[in-house]
Formats: sequence, structure tokens, C-alpha cells
Amino acid sequence: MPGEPRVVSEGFHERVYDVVRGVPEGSVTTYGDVAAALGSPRVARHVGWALAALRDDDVPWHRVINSRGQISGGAERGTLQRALLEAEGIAFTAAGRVDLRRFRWRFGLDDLPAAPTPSR
DNA sequence: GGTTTGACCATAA
DNA sequence: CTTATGGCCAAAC
Repeated sequence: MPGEPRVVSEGFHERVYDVVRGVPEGSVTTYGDVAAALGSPRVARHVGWALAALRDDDVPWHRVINSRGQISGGAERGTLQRALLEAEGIAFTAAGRVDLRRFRWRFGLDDLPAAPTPSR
């Protein structure tokens, strides 16, 4: 049906924002995970791209990092992002990385039966 | 409508 | 640990 009330032509973006909005405080997620949550684990790049298009949205973009547990993007964003994460209780490693083993958010699968393999 | 790029990921060496 | 390569798909040029 024609006549979209939306001002922006969002297709992929809106889904990304919706998923990122679902990330609670004190938890982080990865681009690949968000992409996987969208149904396509190969669109990880677009997730970051969609976040790059963010401006005044209420999307906690700072809770999205790469699979390495490290922050990507410009150095300025990295510094800001780290500050925001630390303010939410996220712990950083000496290498400036986040312990994904603990802070990685599982979209609804938060009640996993305790990681059977504490190593890695 | 083809080319380039990108807040990435996985694998290999 | 680092570096290199391939892939993947949408937006911008």
C-alpha cells in the first residue's frame, strides 16, 4: 500500500535499530550477532553501516562492537564508546577489549545452561 | 546500472 | 600475536 508515513526509506536499518534497542544496559553485542538476529549473518558490515547513519536516535550504538570484543570506528567514537560502556558497567581488558564471554548479549537466549567450556 | 566502499567476519599462513 | 585474502550485501558515487 502506497503512501508511507515514514520519512526515511528504511528497510534494513530499522531492523538493526530494533535489535540494538533490545540490548539491555550492561551488555554488549557484536555486528555479526545483530546481523544473525536479522536472519543474515553476512550483513555484519551493514549493521555498522546502519549505525553510522545514526544521529539522534535512541539507539545504544555504543553497545555494538566487533567479534574481537574490540571497538571499531574512528578513534573518537572508540573513546566515546568505551566511556559509555564503562559507565554501564562493562569491563575492559588491558588490551582495551571487552570480555565477550560475559558481556555478550544473547538475543533471548540469556538463559543458557552455563557455558560448559570456561576456556575460550 | 556498474564501480567503489564500508563502525565486519572467518580462515589461512 | 599480526598480516593477507575472500566473501558478503546494501548504500553512495
